Amino acid sequence: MKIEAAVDRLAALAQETRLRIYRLLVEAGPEGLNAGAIAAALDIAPATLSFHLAHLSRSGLVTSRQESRFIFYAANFAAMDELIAYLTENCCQGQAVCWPRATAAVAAAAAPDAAGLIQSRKETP
Amino acid sequence: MKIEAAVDRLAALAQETRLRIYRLLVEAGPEGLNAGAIAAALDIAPATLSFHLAHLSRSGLVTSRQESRFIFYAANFAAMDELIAYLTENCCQGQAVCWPRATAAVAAAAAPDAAGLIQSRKETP
DNA sequence: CAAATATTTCGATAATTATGGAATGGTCGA
DNA sequence: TCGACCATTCCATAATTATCGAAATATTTG
Repeated sequence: MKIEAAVDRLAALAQETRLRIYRLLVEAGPEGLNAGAIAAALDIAPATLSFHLAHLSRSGLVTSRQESRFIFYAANFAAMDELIAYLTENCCQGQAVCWPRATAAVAAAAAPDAAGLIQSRKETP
Repeated sequence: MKIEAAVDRLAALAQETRLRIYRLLVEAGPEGLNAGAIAAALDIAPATLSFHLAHLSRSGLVTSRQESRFIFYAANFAAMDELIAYLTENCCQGQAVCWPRATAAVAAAAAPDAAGLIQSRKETP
């Protein structure tokens, strides 16, 4: 992943209105929501919403599809995967594992048996 | 985690100069690097670097400590953990696991035995 | 085709952010 | 305490971004 793409995705999320939209779409799952439903849920003016959805789409974090006269937007989970990988890669030159927590939480949701196998990093005072 | 804090951390990373600094610090590990070393590595003017380090520090993604007349900056791994958890939480209302990839990779590094237990999400055509 | 609905584009305004030169503030060694 | 060094703060300038009313575009229904 190139740094420009990472900056673009981070910038897409680094704004309260857009982050709200993104989290709503994560919660909605692969089906997504149409623009009107998003506007209603978050109370955003149409023009403003369109501006932000364009930003999220351009970054790749959100996909869109037309369905009759609605346009549905959905979170692109693979794009977030790539971003997280980019942000956590090459940690400590590969000599240590520095990111157990969020990882452990998601892994536990996927397969509870695995959670205990993931060790914690020592506290740094 | 409150949305304002998440926006703050994302904004801290959503800028090429700061993202370069952060990734350099991730690579450097818990010891960190002093400001001068960062400036030299990335060729950034002192005032500009200071501005960006302040932004990263304020967000919590980076910590600093004085050591003689140098100030060392280091990535705060726990803060990134929290951010990732915030971005991926409540996915699909908990009905599915949408983030296997990056998670599986990091989990595998932590505990290879656990990797196989994490199942994949179905493709959406 | 016309009316209704859903969303985007245009355009103007306000607010925020990035950059770096110059001056300032600590910390150390002689 | 002086001078050298490391880093920050101050300041002005340039650039980018967010907001939303109004107009335009696209799609379905009558």
